[in-house]
This record gives sequence, C-alpha cells and structure tokens, in this order.
Amino acid sequence: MAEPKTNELMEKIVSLCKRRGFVFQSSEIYGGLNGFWDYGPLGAELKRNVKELWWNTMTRQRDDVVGLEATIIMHPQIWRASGHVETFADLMSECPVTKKRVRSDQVESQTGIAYFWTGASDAEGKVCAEPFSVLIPIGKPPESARKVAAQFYELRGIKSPVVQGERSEKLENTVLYHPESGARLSEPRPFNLMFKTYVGPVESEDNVAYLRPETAQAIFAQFKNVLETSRQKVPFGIAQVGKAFRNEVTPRNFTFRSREFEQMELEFFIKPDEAVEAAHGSVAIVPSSGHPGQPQANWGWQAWHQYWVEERVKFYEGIGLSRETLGFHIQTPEELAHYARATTDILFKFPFSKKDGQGNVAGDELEGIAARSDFDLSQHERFSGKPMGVFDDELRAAWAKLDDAKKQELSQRYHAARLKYLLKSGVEQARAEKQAKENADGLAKGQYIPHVIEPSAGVDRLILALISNAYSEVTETDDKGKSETRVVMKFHPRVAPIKVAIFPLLKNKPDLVNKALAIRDLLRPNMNVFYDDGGSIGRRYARQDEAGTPFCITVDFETFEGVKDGTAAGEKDTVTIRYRDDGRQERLRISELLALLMEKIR
RNA sequence: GCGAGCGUAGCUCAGUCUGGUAGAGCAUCACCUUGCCAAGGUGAACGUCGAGGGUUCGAAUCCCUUCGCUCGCUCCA
Repeated sequence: MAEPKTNELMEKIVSLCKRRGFVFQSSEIYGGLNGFWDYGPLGAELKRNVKELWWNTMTRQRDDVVGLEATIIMHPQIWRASGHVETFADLMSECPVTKKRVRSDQVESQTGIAYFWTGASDAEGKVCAEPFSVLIPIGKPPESARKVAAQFYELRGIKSPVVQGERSEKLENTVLYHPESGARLSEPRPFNLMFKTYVGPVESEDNVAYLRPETAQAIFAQFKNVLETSRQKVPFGIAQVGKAFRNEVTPRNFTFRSREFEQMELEFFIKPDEAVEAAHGSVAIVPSSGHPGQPQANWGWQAWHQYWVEERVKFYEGIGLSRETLGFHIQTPEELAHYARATTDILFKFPFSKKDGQGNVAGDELEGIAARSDFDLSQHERFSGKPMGVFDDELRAAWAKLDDAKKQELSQRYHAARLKYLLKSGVEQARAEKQAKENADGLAKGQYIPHVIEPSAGVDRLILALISNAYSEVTETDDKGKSETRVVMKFHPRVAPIKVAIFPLLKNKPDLVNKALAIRDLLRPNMNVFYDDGGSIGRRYARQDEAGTPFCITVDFETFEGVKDGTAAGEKDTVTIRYRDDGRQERLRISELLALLMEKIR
C-alpha cells in the first residue's frame, strides 16, 4: 500500500467522513459555520460508544470515582475564580508591520528613542497621510527605525516610500510598541474567547453569563455537595462528560479545533503530600515511567499523576490506539500554569501533525493530565467565601502521634505552600500570612484543601484520532488487470459504529431473507446491527468495510441444506462470519453467535 | 483578524483564460439478474455552478461584496 501524502490523506478522510455519514459541516445548507461540526449516523454511534466506554472505565468500573452532569451556563463568578474572565476576555494589540498580536497588558515596558512620521509618499506622488511611529533602543541608528516605517507604508500601497515630517523623542517605560519590530501597536481591542449570553430576557451587563469554556469548573463548584452525598473520602474523583465552547481565533484541522466541542474530564482529589507524609512517614516514590500499579495509601501527587497518565494510555490502547500512534509531551516549567506542578499531554500522530527537523512526528494533543495543586478549590473558597476544605480523621489521629520536629517541619512546608498560593493570587501580605497560618493550624487538626489531578480529554479529537487511525486502503487487481482501491475502516470492535452486519446471500430467496432477519432480531437487543440485502455479496462486504463494521454474518444455502464438508458436515442452522481486517470466513452455529460476538465487542 | 490559494452532482473532477443557458467517472435508488468479496442489464433521481449584487441581449465564465474550506501568521488551561 502506497503511503498517501499527508494532506491527501487528510482530504480523503474528510471526504469519507462526509460520504459515509461520520461528520458533516454544521448548517451546511446555509453555507456552513466555521468551527462547528455535526456527527452523522455512523459518527454519532462512534462518539456514543467512546463516551460510554470512558464513563464505564472511569466511574462504573471503579469504587473511587463518581459522576456529575452540570449545566453549561453557570454563575459568572465561577469564571472569575477560574481565571477565564481575565485570560479569555482580554485586550489584544496588533503590530501593524508583523501582524503579530500581543496581549495589551503583557507588553514588556521599553525605553528608547521613538521616531514619529506624519505620512509618506512615493515617486509617483501617491501619498499616505497615516501617522506612524517606531521605537528603537538608544544608540541604534535611526535608519533601522526608518526601515520599519518603510515596511509600514509599503503595506499601505506606497512603493519605495519617502517618509515625511520626522521627529524623535526619548520615551521611558512605554508599553505602546511591539517588542520585536519596534512598531507602534494598534489600539487594544477586546478579544474574547468565551461565548457570552444573557440570563433572562433583558440584555444588560448585570446578567451576563458565559457558555462554559471547560467542564472542569462545575466539578470544583459542586465538590462539597458530591463529597457529602456520595460516601466518598479523599482520594476520590468526580467525572463529567459534556459540551464546552470556545470562540477560537482559528478553528483548524477538521474537527480538531472546534468552537463547540465535548470534553471528558476527571478531577481526582488527593491529599496534600504533607498529609500523606504525616500518616505514612513518607511519600511513595514511583518510577517515572511505567504503570505504578494499584493505588496505595502513601501516594503523593507524583505517584497519582503517573498513575493517571498510565491509566489513560491503557484506555487508548484498549480502543485501538497503540502506544506507537501516541506521543507524549511533558510541559516544561515555562509552559506550566503557575499553579500547576506537572502536566503530561497525551498526543496522537494525526495526518496533519507536523514533523520536526529529523522527520519525527510529535503529534497533537488528545488529553492533558495536569497536577493542579489545590489551586482550583482554593480559588472557589476565596471567591465564594464557602469553605472547600475536608476533614480527615485519619490525618488528625496520625498527627497526634508525630514527634514535635516532624510536626513543625510538615506544618512549615504546608504554610509555605499556602502562603505562596495566596500571594500569587494577589492577597496582601499580612492577610496572606494570617490565612496561611490558619491553614497550617488546620492541617494539624486534620483539615486541608484537597489537591487535584486532572485528566482532561477532548472527545471530538479522540473521534478524529480513531477515524485517522482506522483509515486504511486495500488495492486489489482483478483478472482483467483492473485495479481498485477500497477503504477499510479498522475500528476496534469496542468503538465500531456498527458491530455486525447480517446478509442473506441472495435477496430473492425468502428462506434466506427470513433467516437473516431472524438473526438480526436475535442480536439487535445487544448491539448495533445492520441488515443489508442490496447488491452483490461482495459489494455489501465492501460497504461494511467503509463503515468499519468488524463482522459480517451471511445466511447461505448451507444454513438450510447442512454443511457440505468438514467435521461439521450435515449440520444445519449455521452461518458464515467474515472478518473485516483479513476477509477470513468461518462457519458458526447460529445458537453460538450471540455469545461469540458479545465476547468480541466487550 | 491579516496574507495566499480554493469553492461546479453524494464523491473526485472537466468546463472559467477566450461569456452563448452544464458534463464525465464513481456512488445512490428501483426492478431484473447474481451460489461469497464493489459482476452485469434496464430504468430513475441528482447541480438556481457556495451566496448576494453588478456589467451584458446573454454570466459557472468578467467585476464587487460576502460565506465556507486549506495553508501561513496569530491564538491555544
């Protein structure tokens, strides 16, 4: 099989998605809407299977995780506490020469000589009267500033511009110029990544609300309610699947970056390391790679983080994404959000993923597993005024048995961590000191704000990964030398939209048709079944290959007349099962069919 | 949001430069045929040429606007 070129492959995938009903453009009959996608019949089944598997794996199969389904629109204060109002609704300025955009409040202050011009003209007498200004470091020749100005006026249609009305001035600590090009930045414009709406019929600034840009915050906001009603104790997690919305600047790469998308998030709450150490003497050290095994009571955040990374990889492997198709990105200290201890991204090597210098493909993000300290609950405690801490009997009992030196050491470490958080959050020194001391005293009484490990996955990205991974082509040449390329979607049976297709060998033979329909009805309560009697049998197999159906059952004459040869010769009520990935066929008793298929799709 | 390219049937595309009222292959549907991997026959359906406006006797074709897609920049908890 020839390896298709990257873009070609992506185009084929997009085309197949539309042709077979996996993914359609939203509102297509009205010209589509950038960044929004709909799932067709096969896509909807695929997505449903994936979400259900995640939910089962993360909650029902575990004792220590429970579910939540929260609203999309929530109290606007939630987005202040989370930081989204500040960083998602932001003023941006643009450099008119490089077209680069910077956050207006994050421009480094600079000192230098600013040159001003009133306009420019070219040899043909064309004039641009737009004023412009460039800042250059002191000591740099003014020519370099004029060069930038020339670029600016050239962009406005003046060829070989002659600048006019030059004057210069020394400026100190200005934030009005682009640090790279020196060009004067455009006026700051609001740049809001959150979808905004109004609660109630009156549109006023008093009732502004946002469509959630992530599902995680609802989990934090409902943490206490869930804790009190679920009979869970830290460590435990809350899982949620749901829609989130981001007004992305540039939706890209098919469904990879959409404006409306779905997330599968777990917030797993753990004890702070100081509490673990108090109860167990030390915090477990686990190898930095590989699965650390069953959770242990002496795990700190590192072990839990490692555990969840490996659990999530196991999940991906279980639905057909082998480790070779995945990539990992461990965020560097510079990339990490200030409150995060560590973040590991699980990547998938998409057809559009970029190659590095050596031709290696890193991949693009499917899921991020973040160790977020106690930042989230602490923020909500501060913003809502409601305590988010838990009381831990075990910790209180253990603390009482510690010697004074240990008590003091743990207390100081906890105090330092809390103080750092509070100061970073803008709490004034004296209040922060007082608060941190209260927190440290609380720890001694068995109280703490849980830390959190957050595996956060994008459903739509995962669907795209599964489709990309499943896509394969088979080229066959017939007797006449005519070669034909067929598409086979090799989905893992667990996620395949249609699990099994049932065919009568011929549709004009009522016995075959009725038996096939009976088998359909036998299997239907347990799995998604597709009955098809149209066209030749080969064509029907090919159709199912494109849909990614792993098994095809055919009722033929031997079903009635008995098996012709072999050990089962003469036996009736058998059918053939044909396997998608290799075309192999086996003969099976109808009575054994259900159990066999259930085993294969589990 | 900026720059470049693209948009014709379900899909892949021809036709656009040079204006004359839209085509191919595949796919789809029905019937016939068909004893296991896209066989064949007959018939059917399918495009206001992305949308809106302009120029023209006449626009898929020329001009303007707009929407969508792709790539680059930007953004990306």
